[in-house]
Amino acid sequence: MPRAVREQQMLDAAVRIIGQRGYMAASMDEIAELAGVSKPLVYLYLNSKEDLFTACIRREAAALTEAVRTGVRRDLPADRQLWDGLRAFFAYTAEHPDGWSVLHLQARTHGEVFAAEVAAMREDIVAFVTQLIAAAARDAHRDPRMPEREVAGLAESLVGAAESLATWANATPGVTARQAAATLMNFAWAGLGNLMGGQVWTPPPGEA
Amino acid sequence: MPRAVREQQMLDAAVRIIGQRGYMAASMDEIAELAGVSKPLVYLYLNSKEDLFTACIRREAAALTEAVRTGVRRDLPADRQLWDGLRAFFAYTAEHPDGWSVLHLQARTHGEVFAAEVAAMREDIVAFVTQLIAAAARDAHRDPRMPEREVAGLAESLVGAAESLATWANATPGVTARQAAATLMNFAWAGLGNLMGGQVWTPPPGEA
Amino acid sequence: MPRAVREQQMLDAAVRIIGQRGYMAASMDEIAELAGVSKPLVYLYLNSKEDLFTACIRREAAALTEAVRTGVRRDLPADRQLWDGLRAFFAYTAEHPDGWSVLHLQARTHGEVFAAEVAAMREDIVAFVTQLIAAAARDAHRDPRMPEREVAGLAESLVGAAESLATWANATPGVTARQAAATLMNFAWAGLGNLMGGQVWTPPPGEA
Amino acid sequence: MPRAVREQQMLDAAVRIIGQRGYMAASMDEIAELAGVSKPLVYLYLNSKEDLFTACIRREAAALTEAVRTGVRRDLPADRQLWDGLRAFFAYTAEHPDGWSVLHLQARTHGEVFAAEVAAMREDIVAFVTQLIAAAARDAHRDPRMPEREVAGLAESLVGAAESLATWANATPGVTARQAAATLMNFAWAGLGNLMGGQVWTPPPGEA
DNA sequence: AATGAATGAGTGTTCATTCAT
DNA sequence: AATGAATGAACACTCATTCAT
Repeated sequence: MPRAVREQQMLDAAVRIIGQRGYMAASMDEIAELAGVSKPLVYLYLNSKEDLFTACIRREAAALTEAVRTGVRRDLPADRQLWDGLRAFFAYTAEHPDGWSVLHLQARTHGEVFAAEVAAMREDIVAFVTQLIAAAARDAHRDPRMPEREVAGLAESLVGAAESLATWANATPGVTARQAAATLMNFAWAGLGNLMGGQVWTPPPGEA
Repeated sequence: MPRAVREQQMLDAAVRIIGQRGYMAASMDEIAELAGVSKPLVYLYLNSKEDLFTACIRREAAALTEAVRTGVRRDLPADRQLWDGLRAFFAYTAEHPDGWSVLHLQARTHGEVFAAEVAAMREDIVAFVTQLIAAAARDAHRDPRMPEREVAGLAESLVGAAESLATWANATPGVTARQAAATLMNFAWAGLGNLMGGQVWTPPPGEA
Repeated sequence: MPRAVREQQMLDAAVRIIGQRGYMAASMDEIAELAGVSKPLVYLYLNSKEDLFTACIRREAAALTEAVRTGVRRDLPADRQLWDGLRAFFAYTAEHPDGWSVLHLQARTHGEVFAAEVAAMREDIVAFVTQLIAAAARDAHRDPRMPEREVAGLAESLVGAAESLATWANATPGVTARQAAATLMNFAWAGLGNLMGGQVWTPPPGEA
Repeated sequence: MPRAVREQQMLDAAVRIIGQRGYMAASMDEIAELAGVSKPLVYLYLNSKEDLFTACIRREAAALTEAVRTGVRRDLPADRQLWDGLRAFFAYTAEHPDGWSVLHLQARTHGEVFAAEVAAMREDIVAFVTQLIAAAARDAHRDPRMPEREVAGLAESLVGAAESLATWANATPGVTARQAAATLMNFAWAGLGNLMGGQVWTPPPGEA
């Protein structure tokens, strides 16, 4: 059996075990057994538990971004792009709950090194969304005149909401990827439209 | 020294260590040392590492909801309530990063038991937000005619966005609680208003 | 049972096992079992296998030099001092073969760190012997006029011979410490006397 | 490439690695890699790590005795033979530190089996020296009247001193083989001469 | 004649947990 | 009310050794 295939089997097993038990509770023994190989082979191919984890994160991050990218056609209007991206995202996380757990929970809770690995992917996505928001403003022939950080905060909000919804949809039986995407589009798009039109929510005055 | 005080010291230590190192990497030795007591005493008071963690989660969850509750005056308009709640929330998470890490990261990553503990708190908050959204609709004399789950999804989105923004604000120097709250209000409120007015974002037809 | 006592038991066990099986072949399990304690306790007291080994070397080195020092009266003539020292040395190595193995074999074969530990002790002994040789020259009212390195080489030879004889005496049944000491005195003392008197062995000329 | 050549390459690699890292720390992987062959081939040719080590010891022992034998002309006087032998010995150990480490340190530290292997070679050398001492006595037309074991002890001392000096000379920069040999000749020969002449060092009476 | 691929068995080390006092 | 002393069980990692080809 060729090495590349074996390696994928190991990553499959690792993602499953780590996604379910957690990184630290996942033992190399268990992973090797689930992968149907001996422990030394795991070490031969992947060096250490940390390297194995990093490989999992990278593979899952690549798969997730690839799924989203494939779902989006860059020649369509911005709202359509966001809609397609969200559907792809929710569909992927629903179909790969262990991978999603690895990325969203495990990688962020076990050391800066791993967190940085997902942070890189997340920045890509946030950048994509940021640019969609700007495109939406342009499409509406409006000048948002909004500080960059403000836009970043909006994109961050949208992505954070999507991440939360993904977990919520997975945990709530009967919620499809399409429904989750629709909910978020409704929540986000009109609000963003208003914002672009200058209808800012104004905080009450007189406080620290 | 009375037991209650000692217990709080232990929880303080546990929250700090667990928040920084993570639940599994946090050793009882380290926690006992930071608390200034012997390890057997920790076990005498808190039974086991799991119970200790549960106690941490409960205490921090209570403290967080209490902070938000105290920040909100229920006799003000819905948007003002949300604004105040968000500011309280962002202020609290900024001031208690370890507690926030325990609730948002650690508790959700190390087993259903702990996840359920935060889920309970989260449901309270989501319910509060849900009811604010409904109140907003009522205030505007409009009938949202929106299925309950849809509203739940919106609240979920808002809370999720808030959680993400909290972490983002903590990690981005120079972002105050007030700014984070303003960003989220802008993002959410106008969109919700539109929604309540029936301006739903309509998905393109013809897909699965 | 007080800590100091336990620690000595562990070192006893470690010296025995390491002396017999060798450092690398000695397992911490085996050492703990022979010491009658659990493995974690060994680690609690002695930190690591390396530290345990270092502690063994230091203890055995101290015991050996102490035995020799105690055997020698510094107010007697040099030859008598050497004779007493050698007897003490051979007696000690015969009675503590494992300790001798730790010092002479194990410590020198498993890394610079450990080798340096015995080298320090050995330098003490070589210095003592060097000074005895000088004293012998003075006693005989002779000026050796011998380069320092030459004397060092002689002392080194004597100590090396003693070390080899110790192992040989241990392995040859019926050879007592006294006999070994007598053999070495005969070998060394007259030759040194001649040397001090200037009767140098002259190498044949005409070679590289 | 013929088997015999390959085998020598493997032994070269093994001697180097074992001499430097030590027998137990030397891994078959490393040895195979340094030899430029695959690990199974090492096993095919040399059966096991123990057999490989034994083969190393035998080869190095043979090479060392051969070097000494070649350096000595049996038709010369005894002291000249010893002088030549020592020079050859010190020259060889200086040029082959790894081989010397294998023989002098590693083989004696890792089990009776290997120790016996060097002991055999050592006995040859001791026998040679023993016989030189006897020859010296004969040359001087003296009857040593010394018990056989006593002579053996002397030879043992001389050989032991030589071994120690070899290591010392290797570790002390600037000490040549010739100087080491001269030091030892000075140390040994005059003393032996005295002994043969009956000038025994007499231990003080009245002790056990 | 030679190797890529694989493993059983064992190592040092750590940690939550408990007595005995 | 509190602790010094101790351990069972587990884990990451390594290595000599062997198939199948």
